[in-house]
Amino acid sequence: MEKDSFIANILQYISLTPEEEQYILAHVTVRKFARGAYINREGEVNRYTNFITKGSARAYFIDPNGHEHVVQLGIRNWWISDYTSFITQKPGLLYCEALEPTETCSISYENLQLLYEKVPALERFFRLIIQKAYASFHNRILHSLSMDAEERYRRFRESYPEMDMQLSQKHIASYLGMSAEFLSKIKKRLMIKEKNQGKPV
Amino acid sequence: MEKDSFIANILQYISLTPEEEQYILAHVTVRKFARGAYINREGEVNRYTNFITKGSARAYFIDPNGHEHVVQLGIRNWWISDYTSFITQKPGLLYCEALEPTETCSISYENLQLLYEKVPALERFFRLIIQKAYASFHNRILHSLSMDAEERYRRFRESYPEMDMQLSQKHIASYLGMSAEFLSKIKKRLMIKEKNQGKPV
DNA sequence: CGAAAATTTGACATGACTCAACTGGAGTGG
DNA sequence: CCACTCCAGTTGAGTCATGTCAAATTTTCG
Repeated sequence: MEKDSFIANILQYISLTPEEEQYILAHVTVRKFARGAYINREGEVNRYTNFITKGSARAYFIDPNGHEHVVQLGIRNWWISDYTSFITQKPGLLYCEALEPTETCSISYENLQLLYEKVPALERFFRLIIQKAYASFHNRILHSLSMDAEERYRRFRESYPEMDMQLSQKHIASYLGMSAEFLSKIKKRLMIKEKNQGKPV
Repeated sequence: MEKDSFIANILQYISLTPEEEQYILAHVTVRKFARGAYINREGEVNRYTNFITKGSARAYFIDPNGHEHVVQLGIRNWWISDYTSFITQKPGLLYCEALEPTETCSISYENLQLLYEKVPALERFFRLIIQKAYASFHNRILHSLSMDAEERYRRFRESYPEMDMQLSQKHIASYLGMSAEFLSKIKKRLMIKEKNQGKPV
């Protein structure tokens, strides 16, 4: 069921006894969201950290001019939350929204504290997860400083082909820091380039 | 001496017994760098994480076109290192360079593991430090998505007035993701605006 | 099926970059 | 103490990448 892929994901990083697996499963909540539903809102404390088992989601914020900016995208087997709000248990800056009918395996802040006590290996797991998130932000900064829009999209498509297929161009464009119209033009450009691949000059 | 501000910084986040303080001090190395010296280089494993007690430094990378991009700036009481390389103990992508005669209190990876065992409170300290770094990257992404160059600089100057004074405009511009020439024009614009502050229209 | 949302396309606007020339201090050596 | 060099910073001209807006078209999903 839904929780299988969740446990499988954890086992990629750490080992667990069957008892530990059971204990974890008992402290995980399966949550379901309709398309467009909020997983959490700006100004709220983010109570859960959410592992997506089905569907997709985005985390975004709204700037003072009212424009939305996508900070994070997630599909099956990705985590989504306003992590800063979750770890500090203070009101967050981000909205998280389900982009399709979506299911998550979610851990509440309180349960996570319990889990840390009973299954210390999870400390390591979540440290690794946050280190990955840190490295991913780091990369994103490097790329936004050094690559133009076309390179950023090409790299995104190569790194996350499933996301490129599953998510709407609009959200991908926002995530990559460009307008939806401009991404459309880039895709066209790339298709023409690829069609000419290998043809003689 | 140099180590005082280092311990003082830690004590802002956690409490330590005198014995713990001594143990920490015994596992910290004071390092000195000339202006322009490398604290660490791209391709090397970053062995130390460095707390600056005097001077200033920048972390930067060189993109495939040979352009430098500043990822992090530090003055007194800031940490500087290729943190991703340090925690993974794999070769890093960044150069760290002293911008003036600079002194650091540095902890080697091996010593940090020892310290974690003997002074468990340090686990908390470094978790807080990495969470701060994570939040700072997060903010930087939000800002690069939503603010133009002038707003980014204004915010930098308000948040870090000491850095704005101490570091050269060139490096600040690179950190903020704009050309040095453009930052020069922005500063001029801001000076004119501020001169007209409060004057009748 | 029909309304609403997403995407495409083109015309136009602009923020920011590049390049090159110039200015002005800070340090150095005679 | 002057002359010289060497960077950092300034300024302007020209250019380019990308954004904005609006209209046309396609896709999605209720």
